Order: sequence, then structure tokens, then C-alpha cells
Amino acid sequence: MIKKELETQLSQALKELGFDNIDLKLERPKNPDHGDYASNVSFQLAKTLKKAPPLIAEDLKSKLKDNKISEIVDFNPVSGFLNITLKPNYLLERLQTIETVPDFKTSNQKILLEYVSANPTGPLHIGHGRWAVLGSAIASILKYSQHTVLTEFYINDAGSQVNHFKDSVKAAQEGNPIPEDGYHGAYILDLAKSDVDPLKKMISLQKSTLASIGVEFDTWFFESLLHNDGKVALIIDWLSKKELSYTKDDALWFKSTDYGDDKDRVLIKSDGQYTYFLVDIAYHFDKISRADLLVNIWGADHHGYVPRVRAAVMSFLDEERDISEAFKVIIGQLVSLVKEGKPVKMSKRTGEMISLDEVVEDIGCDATRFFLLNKSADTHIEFDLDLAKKSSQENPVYYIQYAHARIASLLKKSELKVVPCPEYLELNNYERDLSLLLIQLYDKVLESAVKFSPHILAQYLFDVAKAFHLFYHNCQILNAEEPDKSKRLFLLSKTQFVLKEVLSILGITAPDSM
RNA sequence: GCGCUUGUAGCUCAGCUGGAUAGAGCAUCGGUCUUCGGAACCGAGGGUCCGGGGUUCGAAUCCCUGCGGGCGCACCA
Repeated sequence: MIKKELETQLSQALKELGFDNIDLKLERPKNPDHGDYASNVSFQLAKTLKKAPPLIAEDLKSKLKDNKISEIVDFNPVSGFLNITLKPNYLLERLQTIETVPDFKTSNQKILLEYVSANPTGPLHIGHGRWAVLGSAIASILKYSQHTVLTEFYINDAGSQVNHFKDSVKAAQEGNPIPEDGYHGAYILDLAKSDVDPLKKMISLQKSTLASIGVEFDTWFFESLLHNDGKVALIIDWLSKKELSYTKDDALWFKSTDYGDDKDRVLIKSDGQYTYFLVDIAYHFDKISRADLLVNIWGADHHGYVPRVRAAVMSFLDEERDISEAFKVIIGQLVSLVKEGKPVKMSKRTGEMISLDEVVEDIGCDATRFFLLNKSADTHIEFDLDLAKKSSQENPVYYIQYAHARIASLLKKSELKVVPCPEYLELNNYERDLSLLLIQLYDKVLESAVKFSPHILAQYLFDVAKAFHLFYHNCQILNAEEPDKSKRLFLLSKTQFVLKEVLSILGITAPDSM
């Protein structure tokens, strides 16, 4: 990871100059004229040295001239910032080893990522698609950065919704009207025609929808298991032994206020029925026994539910364990649908919706994934199917894939089996810009892993593709003279590697031709 | 009413734990077209970063406050 390496080297160099205890953070300046990286040490030192930052920066530059770090970078102070420019030999050196994945591992913590977990009472829609794609990409990023991740889909196959669903199918089979509180979508009629168990059928349909968009889970966890294994009964027992529950108004309550919730929550209703929450506690109890960190991806419509589940998880933990290191909820903003310029209210109950299958069929897996991964989870997406279909050709994913295909074609034409490392160490602006982006690969992976944000990688892909197209447009490759030719073929192969690697992390294909 | 979240170009969105002149794509207008893949490249116009305070060397970013979206406030799941 290039940034960390530079930070280490620079702070070591500063230490040798007697500047200890500096919180050194490099950043990428917006203006490329300011260099590849910038440091604000001079501002930090200004107070103690009682000197103006620009003077400090100049001073540092001359003092660092003889330091080892000057073998790989040049310093260029501008208005107080100590700007850093990487030397071409260092850029090429880093590129040569880019295919070696660095050591990301910081702990042996086991992560259990739960996402989608849609009710098995109807087909998945585009909203589920967002969580599915997001979750699978996050899992992939975490795995790539050497975390131990288990992905899980929780199937609510035991609640009252499932009964309504079954009743609806049954009613349709018997030719009766579908109950008021049942499900009214057309898919109910399809299920009624089949003699397969509708619940099983629905689950397998969801599975295949997810597979069509490149989403798979390590485990499918059935809620009914918690009931049948007596795990719900166990949790009731456990809570009461820990004095975390009490009876009031004929109901059993959980003292969630002890752990920061607004109010206590009901576990068993006065009619003796379990609440969804109780079963969910049992589920999380089970999960925490299998992992160190639980990560859930939920839509913004469930955010109000977070404090009580967090309270439950907190009650499981030893005093000294920090809840934020054991339980995390990624809240994603909802996807709203627009059709013919008008908002569409989606409801599984009424059956009014656009299915994920429909979207994937129209737009394709790669384009759908990229569309959903391109944006940070906390932006509200407005999805216009007509527009998406129309503009799918202009989806940036094709721009990226095109770059990959172009490279594949060029490398094929070059008829070189192994592209050699160049000894020629000058880089023009196009080559340099591209190289600088490429060596940031693992910084970007790390950043997206830490923030659970695949969109950082999607954005990065676009930047790489853009730098490549620019490079391609301005530099002859196959027709170039040596040693430019070798150097550029080398750049080409490294670009291809980066594109392929990141596309694959995001679950998008990297075609050799298109 | 209370809570969470969001407000950046005409539209869709980036902008990292504060940094230097706020960026992309699309759309619009204009150019490159005997090219190693034109699904490409170049240029132009377009901004009160929702308003107002505060913190400081420095704020789109942090704090407070007002306004506007979205969502949530069950002995539903």
C-alpha cells in the first residue's frame, strides 16, 4: 500500500531530523500541479517552531535532500504544503510488483455478514437487488483483503406473513378470493398452479434471481430452525436468568433501555405469541456464537429497529467488549421507482412492483451491478426503468469493459507471451498519470474495505479506464519505437491486471472483446 | 411532535479522519474521423456546495440553528 509506505518513510525521515510525534497523514492534492501527495506537517509544526509554514516547508525540503527518501520522491513546497512527487523509477518499481497482493490482515476476527433476508413471500424487487449487490461486493472486498467472512441470508419462514402467504396461495388453488390481508400479486396465481410447496418454490425462485445477478450466500438460515431447535425457548430462559426480562400487563418485556434503547420491548405478547424481535434476539445470539463481528445490511426503513437489536447484542457481550466492534448495521437508503416520470409505490402485498428479474433481464447483470455499486449506500437511488434501459448502452461499465477489451486485443496483437519490465525510466504525462493510478490499487481496496464502500472501487475503475483511454489515444503502442514500445506494453499489461482484478472483486466480467 | 438520514452543475452522483482555484458522467453546444478497437478523444458553457451563525491559519467537510426531501416512531413482521 503506497500511501502507508510513503507515510512510514516520511515520518521516519522526519524523526531523523528530530521531529517526533507528528501525526503524519498524506493526502492527494486536488490540483495535480501540486504533486502526487501532499503533507501539511509545516502547518502542524508552525506553532511549536514559531515559524511560518512556507519557511518550514522550504527548510524541510533542503534537510530531506540527503535522506534515503529522496531516492524515491522529490519534494516541492508550495504555500506551506510539503508536496511530494514520486520519481519514475519508483513508480515503475511499484508497478512491477503490483500483482503481489499485500498483507492486509490486521486481526483474526471473523465477520458474519447478513444481507437481503427478504421475506419468502414474493419475488425480489430492485430494492432487494441493491442490498444483494452491495452485500456481495462488500463480502468480496473483505475476503480479498484477507478477512474471514461468512455471508448469510435469514429466511423468515415461520412468521405470520408466511401464513398469510400460504393462505393466499391456498385460496387461489381453491378458487376462493384472496383474503384481505393476503398477497395479491400475479405470482400467487402461478404458484397456485404448481403442486410444489409454495414456500420452497418461492425460496428457490429468490435464490435463482440472486444467482442471476451474481449473488450467492454461504448459508441460508431458516428462522424455523430457531423454533424447532428450542433456541427461542433457550433465549427466554437466558434473559430471565440474567434478569433482563420482566412481566408487565401479561406480557414479557426485554429491558432494552438498560442498553441505550428508548423504551423496553415486548418479547412475548399478552396473547402468548412470540414477537418477531424475540426470535431475532435468538437469531443474533446464535450468530454471535459463530462470529466476532456481526454486520447487517438493512434498508433505511428499518433503521428504527437498530437500537433494540444493538441492545440485545450488547447484553450478550462481556462488559469490556465494545459493541461497535461486535455489531454493525449498514443502513442503505431506499430505491424508489419511477415509471413514465411518475413514482411507483412498491408493495408485495398489492403485487405492484417491478421485479429484480425484470431489471436484470432488460439491463443485464454487469450493468445492473455497476449501476447499484457506483453510488454510496447512503444516497437515495431513483430508478427509472425506461431510462435505465435507454441509457444502459451509456452505462459507464461499458466504458470500463471497453478499456479492458482494447488492451486484450492489443496484447494479443503484440504476440508477446510475457511482457518484460522496461529499463527505460522516463514517463510522459499520460504514462505517468496512468501509472500513478495503477499503483493505488491496494490503497483503494483497503479504503473500500474499511468503509464497507464498494463505490470507491467503482469510481476507481472509472478513473483507471479514463486514464487508459487517454494514454491510448495519445501514445502509439505497437507502432512505437523501442524502448517506448516495451514500456507501453508493460503499462498495458499492468492496466489490464488492475481492471480485471477490480472488476472481479465487484463481480463484473472483464471481456476480452465486446 | 420526537428520532435517524439526506440537501453539491439542468439531471445522476464523487469529494477520504477539515487543506491550496469545488470535480466526474449524462444532457447541451462546438471540434477530432485515410485511427494499434470511434463503446474513443478534445474544447465550451453551466455552482450562493439549501439559508444563517460558530470553531481556526483554513470549512462542501466539524458544531449549533432554521428550511426542504426520505424513512421510522406497535403487545406488525
